[in-house]
Amino acid sequence: MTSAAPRPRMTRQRREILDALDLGEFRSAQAWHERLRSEGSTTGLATVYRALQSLAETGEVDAVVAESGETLYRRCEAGEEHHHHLRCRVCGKAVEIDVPDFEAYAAAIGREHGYGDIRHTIELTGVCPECAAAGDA
Amino acid sequence: MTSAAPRPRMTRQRREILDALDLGEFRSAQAWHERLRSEGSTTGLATVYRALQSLAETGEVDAVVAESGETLYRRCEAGEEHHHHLRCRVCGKAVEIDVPDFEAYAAAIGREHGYGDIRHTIELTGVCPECAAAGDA
DNA sequence: CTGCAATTGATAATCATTGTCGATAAGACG
DNA sequence: CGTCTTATCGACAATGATTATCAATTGCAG
Repeated sequence: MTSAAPRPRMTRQRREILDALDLGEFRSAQAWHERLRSEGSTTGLATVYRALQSLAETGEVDAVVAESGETLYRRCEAGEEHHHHLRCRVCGKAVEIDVPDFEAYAAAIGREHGYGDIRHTIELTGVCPECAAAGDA
Repeated sequence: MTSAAPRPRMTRQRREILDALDLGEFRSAQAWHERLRSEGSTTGLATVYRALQSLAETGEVDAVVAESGETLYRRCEAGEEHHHHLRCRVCGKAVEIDVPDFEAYAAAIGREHGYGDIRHTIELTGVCPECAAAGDA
């Protein structure tokens, strides 16, 4: 109805952000910003927030809300549309997992209660082998 | 190991909060505070936050982080220890659901990747029948 | 009943995120 | 290629949720 999505301009900042995102880790907007800065970029914090948000909306990046309330972003493979992660609570490293049939299962549960337009979030966190060995847990 | 949990004092404020919590809805700390105030309580906002936090730690209330980043609290049945909800994105009403074997499943996925101390969050949201009918979606 | 530490409440402080606004530059057009 | 329109930028103020501070209270052990 109100569409006509105006694709974003490819600015230097946007390119830098997309580029940094290549290392597929979960980081907060602020953390990505710091990383850019530490590499010489002059991109502003607000810009990083704006870019990550718009990327999250179009599904180009994953966004998860951590327990602390901050939002973590991570690049997401091109084709994939919905998947889940097992993230280390200590170092942040994440591996993609796949939860077979959960989509269908969730929809079924929803129907059962009369709820529609079901959306789901599955967040698995643990302590990765390295961190467990380091005893940081 | 560092236990010796000093049980909290039963103050008027704490009692009021526990009491308000009886209507088993998900609300933010601020929302619970408003409700208390609207019923004549003089309990302060900080106190509500403190009480809800400590209750969440002991597992007496459920705490979920909404997409907006705010934390929502809800009373949790005495004996139950871990369960999930299907919450309406429009009116907030939630029903408890049960996801059979997910605990074990999660632990297995963790083991498979070498991750330990697995913790999981499943958040299902949808639009309840009433809200769907009202067309607020 | 007494006394002290846990708890409270008003308020300031923090933190992540969003809004503001003049300056800048992407990209359409000629 | 030069211009013009306007999306985007960046520095900073503003917001909103949550946490810390600290003097005043008040459970509750003795």
